[in-house]
Amino acid sequence: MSDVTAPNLANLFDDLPDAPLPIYAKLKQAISLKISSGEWQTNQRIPSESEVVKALGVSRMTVNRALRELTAEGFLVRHQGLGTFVAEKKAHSALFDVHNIAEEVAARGHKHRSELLVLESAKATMEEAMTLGVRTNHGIFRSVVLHFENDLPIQIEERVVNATLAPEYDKQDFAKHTSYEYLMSAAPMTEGEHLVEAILPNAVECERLQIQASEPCLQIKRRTWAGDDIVTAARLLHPGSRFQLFGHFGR
Amino acid sequence: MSDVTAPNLANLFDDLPDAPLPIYAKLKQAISLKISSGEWQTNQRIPSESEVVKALGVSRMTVNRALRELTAEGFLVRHQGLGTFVAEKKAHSALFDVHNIAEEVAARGHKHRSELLVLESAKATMEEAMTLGVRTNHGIFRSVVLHFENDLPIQIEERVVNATLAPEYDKQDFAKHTSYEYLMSAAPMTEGEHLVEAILPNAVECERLQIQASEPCLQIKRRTWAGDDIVTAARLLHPGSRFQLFGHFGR
DNA sequence: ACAATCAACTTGTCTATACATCTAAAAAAA
DNA sequence: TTTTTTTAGATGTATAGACAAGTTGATTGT
Repeated sequence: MSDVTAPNLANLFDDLPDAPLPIYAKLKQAISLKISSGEWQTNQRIPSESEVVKALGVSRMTVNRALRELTAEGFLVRHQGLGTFVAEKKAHSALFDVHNIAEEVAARGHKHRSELLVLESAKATMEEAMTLGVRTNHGIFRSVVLHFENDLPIQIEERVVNATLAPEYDKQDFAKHTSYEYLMSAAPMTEGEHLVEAILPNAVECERLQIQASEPCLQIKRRTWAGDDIVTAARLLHPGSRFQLFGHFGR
Repeated sequence: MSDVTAPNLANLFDDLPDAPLPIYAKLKQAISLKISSGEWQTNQRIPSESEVVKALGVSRMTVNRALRELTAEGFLVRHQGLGTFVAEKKAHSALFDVHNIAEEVAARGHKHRSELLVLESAKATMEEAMTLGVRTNHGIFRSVVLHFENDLPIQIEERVVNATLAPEYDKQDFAKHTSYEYLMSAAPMTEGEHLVEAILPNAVECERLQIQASEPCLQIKRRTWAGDDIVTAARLLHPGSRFQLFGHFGR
């Protein structure tokens, strides 16, 4: 348990949309913002319930509810007698993590690197419009990125992006940030679906992934929405010998 | 919204382990039990907060907390002015559905059938104890079931079951019910983890699944808990050409 | 007969208070 | 110095009371 002094509370309710929310919800929102913005860092101690009570003039039970719910949602960790701390990391959910192949590789203590093979802006073809679920005259971006773990190919990422929602997609530096990171900031994705299959790779894929034609591959097709608008459709292909998909449910 | 009259509350705290739990936790446990046992059925209206207050002599805030948390966990649905109802179904998440291969096949309008290849009761080997996370001297069941979709093999299900939690496992009729269905009724599973891989089948698996040795297979290893106790560990193997894993997240 | 109003009941939120339990550090005792 | 005790502060739980807001059905008025 780290032991940094608690941050001050003067600006707790700043920069918040003034929607007509209950107090406990505003508190949750404000604290989430402090965490996601990095102002309150991992393992840092946050103000105690009574400090918030004194600073904001609300009831302790209200503060307690906000902190309790944020704890249940995995943003905070509380220890009786000690205080409330920013939790290690928002473990997204189930298979969501695989979006971020870079982070995953880094978490294993390995080196991640990627090569941008294709990046083009175009009108959607009929097939793309179908899988992307947009009107045909909408602009799209199409990209193919090859990801490496310790200089060994681990994923081919073919992606089609809705240009309306992510207009700066083609201006990204794909060596520095993954497409996932940009898309998350441009149009936070709230919903999605996967289709996971075991298939054999074709000739091009074999060469790109540096594998034999007989090696089974794990293919993940994924479509992701932000609200009602589809953001992106991706096809991720992994060598079976170098990749496992992990997920958990419940809790 | 269905409109059944609220059930009575005389026996709310019966059949409950008398662990030293907070009142709100006991309430949650009792209500969960009513639901999982089928006594309170889907869409049925459950007692209002004030009814519980009158019947059990606890504070409304305490009841409110229990009901609010059960709602957040997806067991209940609440409507202001109307009441509290048993939720549709613990829509577990993402890949949970694949547990029920029988239902999945039926949903496609196809015929499901299964063959019980192995069923034995034993002490857990060291390896099984490790993967199952139980003490070595615990009894286990081990089963292998082959599932068919329209008389074509679609899944090999190898399973190890904690005999303490599911004592009647070996007395089930595996032709009538899947192991999943029995386990769900014996020890409702609340948590689990998956490991998905693309692999090549061995000789025995090729024969059982009626596939070539070169055909990639989708392997799912899954462990499932009920509370803190592990219930079962399973390995599911599917021919890549006959099976896709579908899941969605968000909402 | 129809419409508007009201009453009763429900969940949703907020407050003030109280006591329990846990922790760490200060104070007291050895 | 070392050990023990106390104390202050933190979270955890429980209660009683109040008001807001949504829904339904009964009542009232036209």
